[in-house]
Amino acid sequence: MSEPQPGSETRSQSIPGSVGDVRRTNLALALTSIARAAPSGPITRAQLATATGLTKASISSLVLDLLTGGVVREVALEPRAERGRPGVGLEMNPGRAVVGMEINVDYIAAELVSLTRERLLCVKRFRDNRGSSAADVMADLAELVNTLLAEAADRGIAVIGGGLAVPGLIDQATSTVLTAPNLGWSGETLDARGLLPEARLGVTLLNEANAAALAEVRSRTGTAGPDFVFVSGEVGVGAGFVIAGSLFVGPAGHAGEIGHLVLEPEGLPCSCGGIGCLETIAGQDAILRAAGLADDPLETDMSRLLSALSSGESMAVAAVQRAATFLGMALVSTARLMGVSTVVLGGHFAVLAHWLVPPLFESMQRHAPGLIRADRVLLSSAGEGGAAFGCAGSVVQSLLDAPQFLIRPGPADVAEHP
Amino acid sequence: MSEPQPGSETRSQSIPGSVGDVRRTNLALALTSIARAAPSGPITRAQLATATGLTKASISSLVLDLLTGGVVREVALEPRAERGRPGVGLEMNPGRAVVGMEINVDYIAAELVSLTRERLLCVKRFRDNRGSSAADVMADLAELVNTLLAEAADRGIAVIGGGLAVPGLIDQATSTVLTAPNLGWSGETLDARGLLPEARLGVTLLNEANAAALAEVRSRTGTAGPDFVFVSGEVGVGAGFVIAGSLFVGPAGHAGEIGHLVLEPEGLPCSCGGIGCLETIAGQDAILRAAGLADDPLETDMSRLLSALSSGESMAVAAVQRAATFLGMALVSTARLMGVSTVVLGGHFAVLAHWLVPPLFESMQRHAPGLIRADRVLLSSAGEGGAAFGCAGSVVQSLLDAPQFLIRPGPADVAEHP
DNA sequence: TGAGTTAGTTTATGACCTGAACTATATAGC
DNA sequence: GCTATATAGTTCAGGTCATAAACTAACTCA
Repeated sequence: MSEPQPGSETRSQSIPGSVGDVRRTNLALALTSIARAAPSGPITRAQLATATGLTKASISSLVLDLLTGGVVREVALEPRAERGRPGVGLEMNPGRAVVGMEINVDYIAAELVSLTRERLLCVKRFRDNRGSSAADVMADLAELVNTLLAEAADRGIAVIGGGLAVPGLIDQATSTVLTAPNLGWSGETLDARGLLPEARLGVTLLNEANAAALAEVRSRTGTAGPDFVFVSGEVGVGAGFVIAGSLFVGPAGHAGEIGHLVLEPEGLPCSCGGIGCLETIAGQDAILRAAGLADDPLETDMSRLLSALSSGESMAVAAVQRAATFLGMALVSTARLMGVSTVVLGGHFAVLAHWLVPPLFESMQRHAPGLIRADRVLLSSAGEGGAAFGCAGSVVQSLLDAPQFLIRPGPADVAEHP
Repeated sequence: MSEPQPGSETRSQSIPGSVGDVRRTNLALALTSIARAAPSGPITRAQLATATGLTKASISSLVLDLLTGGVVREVALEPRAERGRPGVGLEMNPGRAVVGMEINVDYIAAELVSLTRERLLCVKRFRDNRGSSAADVMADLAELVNTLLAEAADRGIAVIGGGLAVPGLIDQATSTVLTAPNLGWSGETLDARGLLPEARLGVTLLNEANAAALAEVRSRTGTAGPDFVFVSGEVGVGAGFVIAGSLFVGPAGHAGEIGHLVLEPEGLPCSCGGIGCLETIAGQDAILRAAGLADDPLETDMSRLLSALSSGESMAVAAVQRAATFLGMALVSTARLMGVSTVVLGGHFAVLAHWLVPPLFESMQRHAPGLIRADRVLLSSAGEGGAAFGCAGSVVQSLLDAPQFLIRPGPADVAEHP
């Protein structure tokens, strides 16, 4: 029925290669090269040929497919005052876009993102989702997304796919949130596809920390590099591993549970049932409680903590220092296990950076001298909407990796919009 | 000069696909299917066609290549009392083999392993390598390997590749041991290739824990499954991550340093410069010291510890219990990060299993209830020679993945043995 | 001995990339 | 304005490879 979803590659190891695979590979190669050229403007077929190593003949044929599929378009190039026939520019079709969405503990958000990963439109609605039913939240999200879709339609932009980030354990295959302790969800199957019924590539469900990590790959120009650990400090503490520019999600897609690294054998009980997890020390609630600010309403907690820190309240400072010390231990442990040497701080860790980073770095130096250089501790650049943006980027990536889903009629793909 | 080495795939992301790639893919598919059939005997072309999904015509052509390359051979099949023309059996050529080698702290070892991963011949020599120069150890290893090669030649077996495991951080590209603290090596470039000058696939350098982890993938029939963490308890403590049946080695190949997970903020200083690492609690030396057996000569330490445990000496029992408790914390942390739920204990952890596993499991339950089931804590089956065997298996795997290196003349491949 | 059955090969076809020849379109110099 | 030159893109012959169908080979059963 639906085409194979991006990100759910379940090759059963016995798929023979056929000549058509070569086409798919090269289609992806050509499209990726066009996308990569985006910052410096459109690229010609001839440039594409040298960039990819394919012949001009092949490139012409591949580009024809991409053009008819509507993934790229031709644009006139301004004269360059060079000799010879001028080339025709090729760029990602600005009439196509993807939607990145996020459900978090205290807000829902959606973004319209172009195929060159530009944020075209962002909408966000504060909403205390703790304890709300998945259906209620999804209904509100659908409403939010519809405003985005209406605006996209006005601009003549077709939405071809989407991604939805949720702070919990995800099963992509069934579009199910296995557990999201901070939302109070477990085993909720979301109708993510229904949010974007017209999107040919469907809607992919992602873990919030993973999505936020992906947002870092492209948003900062090369600072983080292709290999890093992203720690997302929200109510829970999660990590996203980026290895060679792609997410590492482990066998079942659940890798990255850094919040439950055991750091204090005799510590506090954790929501996971364990004892002394990082989350009991460096989670948002844990810090607020240690700072003596636990009873405040949700939205104002972080700002109150910030002002307490600014005015030098000792409990607040101590709470953040303690969190930083243990976060440092967790990060060097993680870096050693994964073999990376760059960490990116997101969520409240980025917000608290001024007070957090010095003791964090000191702790890392103490427990693993030289492992992570001072200039390899980075702050998230995408900000709070990072997860939604990362989702969108992941959909774009899956398009670049497999453009054939938008080009070929595909098997059993008739009657798409009945 | 030499052909691209297996395991050093550095695709610069811009290699266009050509029709020839299809051939390579299918060659690998066919060979893998022949290898997979090995336990149940030779496989015919017709069976191969249905197993792979390729047509009989393609299989015939692929098999011809594999036959002329000497990777597989035809064997007569005993009559099956079925109707129709009998097929011709195909099996991995028993006239080809690989060599797995290991340099460890107190021994060197080498094994001759068939293409079906059978151990044909094992040699081992005890040797205190602490502080020995790399050149000295390599010279002794070469001598050991030569006895193996002589025997292989006698049996008419050609060695086509090898792997060498070293307990340290490896740079495969340059065949260099970056650091091996327990050997006292750093920055030693080994002439691994020189150990097997006639082997067309060369010699791959591997980390000891990674190699031992690989040994577990195939040696036990499916017990460990395709996803697990292997913890190797040697003088150092290392881990190998197997994800979907393959090693996860991280961006630079250094992933798995579980021995330096930080578990005790105020613990003992570690050889890595840090404080409170797992190795300072559960490393061989740490346990022996805590058991009050630190001054004994190297070879007898573990046996003395075992007898101390058997006679119930409280210091010994306490030392192992303490190591188990912290190992449990490290393992649940690792399992959470990597998203796996199976652990395999190797090295001295397997040797001490009787005393170690109960407190280990208790600790895991305490810190992550339900994460790792009791029947998902397994003991290494390959034993002490595991790393050498795992190396050999990895070479076999790289042959299965890329048989073209043994088949095609290859570019610039003239004058191989001048 | 011949019908039925399974194994493996041959042959025609189509998809695809390549390389070379070719067409198209610009600039530079006269 | 005309011609040489340079670059962009297309067309076409040729080679590799998998596929499907026809064909040959070898064995069993009756």
